[in-house]
Amino acid sequence: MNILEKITQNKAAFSKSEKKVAEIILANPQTAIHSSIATLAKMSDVSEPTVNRFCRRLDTKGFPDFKLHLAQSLANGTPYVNRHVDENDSPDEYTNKIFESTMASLEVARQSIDVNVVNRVVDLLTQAQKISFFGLGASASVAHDALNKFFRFNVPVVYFEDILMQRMSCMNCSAGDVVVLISHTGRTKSLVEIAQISRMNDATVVGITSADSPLAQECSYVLSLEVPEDTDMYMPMASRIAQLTLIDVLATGFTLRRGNKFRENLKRVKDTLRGSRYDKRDG
Amino acid sequence: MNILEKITQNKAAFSKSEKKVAEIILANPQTAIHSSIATLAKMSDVSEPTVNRFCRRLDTKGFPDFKLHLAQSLANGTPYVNRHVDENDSPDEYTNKIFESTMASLEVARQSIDVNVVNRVVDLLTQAQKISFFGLGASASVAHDALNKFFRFNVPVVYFEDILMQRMSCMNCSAGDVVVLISHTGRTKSLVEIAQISRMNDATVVGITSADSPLAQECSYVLSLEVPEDTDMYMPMASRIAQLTLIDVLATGFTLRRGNKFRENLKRVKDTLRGSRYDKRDG
DNA sequence: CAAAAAATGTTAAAAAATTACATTTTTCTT
DNA sequence: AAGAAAAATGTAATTTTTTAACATTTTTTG
Repeated sequence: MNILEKITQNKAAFSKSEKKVAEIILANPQTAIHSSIATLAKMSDVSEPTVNRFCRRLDTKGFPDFKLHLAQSLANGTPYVNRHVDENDSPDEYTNKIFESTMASLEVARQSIDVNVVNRVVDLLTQAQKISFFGLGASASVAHDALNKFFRFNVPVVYFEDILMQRMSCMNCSAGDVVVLISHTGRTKSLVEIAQISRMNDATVVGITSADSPLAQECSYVLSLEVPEDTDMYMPMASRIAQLTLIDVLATGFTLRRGNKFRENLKRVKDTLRGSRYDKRDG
Repeated sequence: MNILEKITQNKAAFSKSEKKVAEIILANPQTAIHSSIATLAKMSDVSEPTVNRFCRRLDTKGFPDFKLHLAQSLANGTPYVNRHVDENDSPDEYTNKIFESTMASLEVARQSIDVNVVNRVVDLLTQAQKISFFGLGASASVAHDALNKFFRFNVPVVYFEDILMQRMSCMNCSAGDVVVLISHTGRTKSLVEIAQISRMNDATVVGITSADSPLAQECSYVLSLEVPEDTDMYMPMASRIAQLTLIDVLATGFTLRRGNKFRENLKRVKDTLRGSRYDKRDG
């Protein structure tokens, strides 16, 4: 895909002159996209058609097309070496890598989402008598965040971090209640039990978890998020961000479904916070 | 930055013919980058120089340069119509918009980060006697998440959601303690007070907040995150994700600084969780 | 070592973009 | 509302850039 990687890979297959062109482009791709074929040929010390042939060898239509591809490879976020964090990375390097891989994960997650389920779940949430958000470990903070969001909607919403509290809360569920369970792996025993308890009490259980996991099998609806395996850091990173973004999607769907009047109400909630804040002109 | 956004923004300033060109490009940017100026002129039903003038109005050197910019805007996941969620959006539309704008915000945030400060803060954290994470509202869940991460590192780490608990905790601070305060606006009164109290007790205060805010002024170090203003949904969305990613960066820096032996320890922590999970083969 | 094949360069033609200028449309003034 | 000024748009010509066709050189192979 990425043409810069492609150049590096195919380097062996290039002819002598083509290699010269490749060198120059790899050395300074930013200059390359702003040069004409004549300039680039002179820099590489080859003829213009050679540059052109070089472009075609990389499956582009010609030099202008090649520049387009190159520009895309160079575009802002495109991590051209989106590799894992390395032992010896400088702060600059690991910062960029983490941001880049987070963005990449979001892209993957986005594509894995089943919009129909999103729609169905939004439906459920808008009609719910009570909404509960539960997660453990890293997913606890996601549930916590969901509480924050839905709390503003003025709907009965519940969140507990404690396993026992979660259990007790679920035992009191009834039809019309929605329980949202968040877990990256979907293998946390106590959460699976929560799902079972909730369903026994006629609640609808929505899982934000990976497909085909034990938890997923106990849910009424599963919002599965395909997130590339978290790095070797032994900490959930990207998965959590994807879950949060999905919560954002649900919250947004919720407000859209509720309509305009509802959003005015939301604005009022926000205005209420004003008293606890320093005015903007103070800053 | 993004030329597609620029087109949308400047739309009002365009002349009649230029608007025609803008329409065509926005409608199908992918086609535009593969068209010649003649083709595009014909599609827009204007003359070629008009297209050229259109390009120059957007601060590009000319048509080819414009195409380069356009190609970059279209590259990777870059949300090309990073528009706000609209009243009548379908689930598919708002889902994509939210993911795209989240990714875009991360990109902006990434570029706004001062790596030197990151490095300095990682330094501080690795040497801290005790680390506290505090936030309120939406930022509370970010602090919660930070707790989760740093807890695994086996360092004394503290997190409270309650304002009074936060205050009390800070009063017991001493030199060598690091207090990390998280707030998007940096205008929450009680958090600013926490910063003051902490500093009076010789703790080092790190703010994850917007630059030049009241909170920022009370901090020893400020990790400022430039995040495009959150949408009209009256909920913090993108800012929170950026904060979380920054926490990931800090946590990663932390483990890198601590070295290899330390990461083995981390693996052990992870393995401990195994007992509470269903085995993979069960799935 | 010679013949074939591949690679590279030279020159010329084609395509594309840009400039200069003419014409039309719009805006403002009286 | 008429006419002048300014802005916008288009036409035609020029320049730049890219590509094609062919010639030459280099490399490979029997």
